[in-house]
Amino acid sequence: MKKSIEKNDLDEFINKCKSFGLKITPQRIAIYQEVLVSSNHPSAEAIYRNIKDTHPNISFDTVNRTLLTFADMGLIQIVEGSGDARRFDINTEQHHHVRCTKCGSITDFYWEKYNNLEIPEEIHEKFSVNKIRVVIEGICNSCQLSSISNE
Amino acid sequence: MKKSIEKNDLDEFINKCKSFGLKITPQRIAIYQEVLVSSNHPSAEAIYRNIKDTHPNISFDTVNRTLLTFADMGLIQIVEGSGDARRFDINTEQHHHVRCTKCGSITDFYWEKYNNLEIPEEIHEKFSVNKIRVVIEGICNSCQLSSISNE
DNA sequence: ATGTTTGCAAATAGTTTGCATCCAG
DNA sequence: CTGGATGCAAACTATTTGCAAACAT
Repeated sequence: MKKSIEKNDLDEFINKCKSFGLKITPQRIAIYQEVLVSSNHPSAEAIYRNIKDTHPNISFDTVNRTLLTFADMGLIQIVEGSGDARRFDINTEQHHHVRCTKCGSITDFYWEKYNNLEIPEEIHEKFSVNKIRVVIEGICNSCQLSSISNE
Repeated sequence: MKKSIEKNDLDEFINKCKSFGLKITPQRIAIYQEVLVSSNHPSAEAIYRNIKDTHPNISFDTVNRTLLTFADMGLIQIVEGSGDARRFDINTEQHHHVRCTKCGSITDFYWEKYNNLEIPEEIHEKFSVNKIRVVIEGICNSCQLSSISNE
């Protein structure tokens, strides 16, 4: 429950920006504050709409770019797969995904232990469940190598 | 390992089409065959490129629409979240997602049992893992209700 | 002062829709 | 024949890029 913004949050944010060499701008603070009070999984558009009330001059691009920056900083995350082109999954057997967050590749894997995961009663009450899958995200070896060689 | 197309596959496909009242067209067969030999998680664009060699007259739209139709039929699936606008995940605690495939809402949930899932050695060898999450897909209650009232 | 960030506009990419024509049943 | 399917084009939507002006440090 992180609905009240505390001074601590802001200090932490400022330090984090500094550690990444980023400037503290009013826009970034506004976006960060909006992020703190957001529930759900807002799109850049949604954040933009909410911020516009109090900061009428902010541009959508700034919001979008800033959110991307925050994701780089690890302050927030991008919901798996969203924002990419639609991909189809041909494999109809029970399987799981590892996704490289750098190159976007998705690899299937099989792992007995994930196949009969129990589903919380609470979920069954609120959803008619069709599918359950484990999604692992990381950086694949070849992306790892290429980022080393780029430095 | 489904790399060789067998007559069975095609018969099964034809029956499935019939059961959905869909016509068997050369395009649908070509797309289905391409799907069968696809590994990875192709985009409509990728399928289109591969098919174009043997079916130069096929249009991208047909490929895209047909893949969507196949997904409706349950023949293939859409990779979770792909094709949607980018969404941000504000919640940095370990949590999991239930997604309604109808309205696109994503709801966080917490479930102790999912929090320390073992990761296969094979994955650790090939990826530097950042995140693991369980994603459940289904239809939420309010979508369920609205689809009943629409009939 | 100076290099980053912002806001705007334009470019690009991905997806959807409308419609005339075509073809499977 | 006839209704569903296709191909094309245009409309939309989402995302990215380039750049001049503004601002934080």
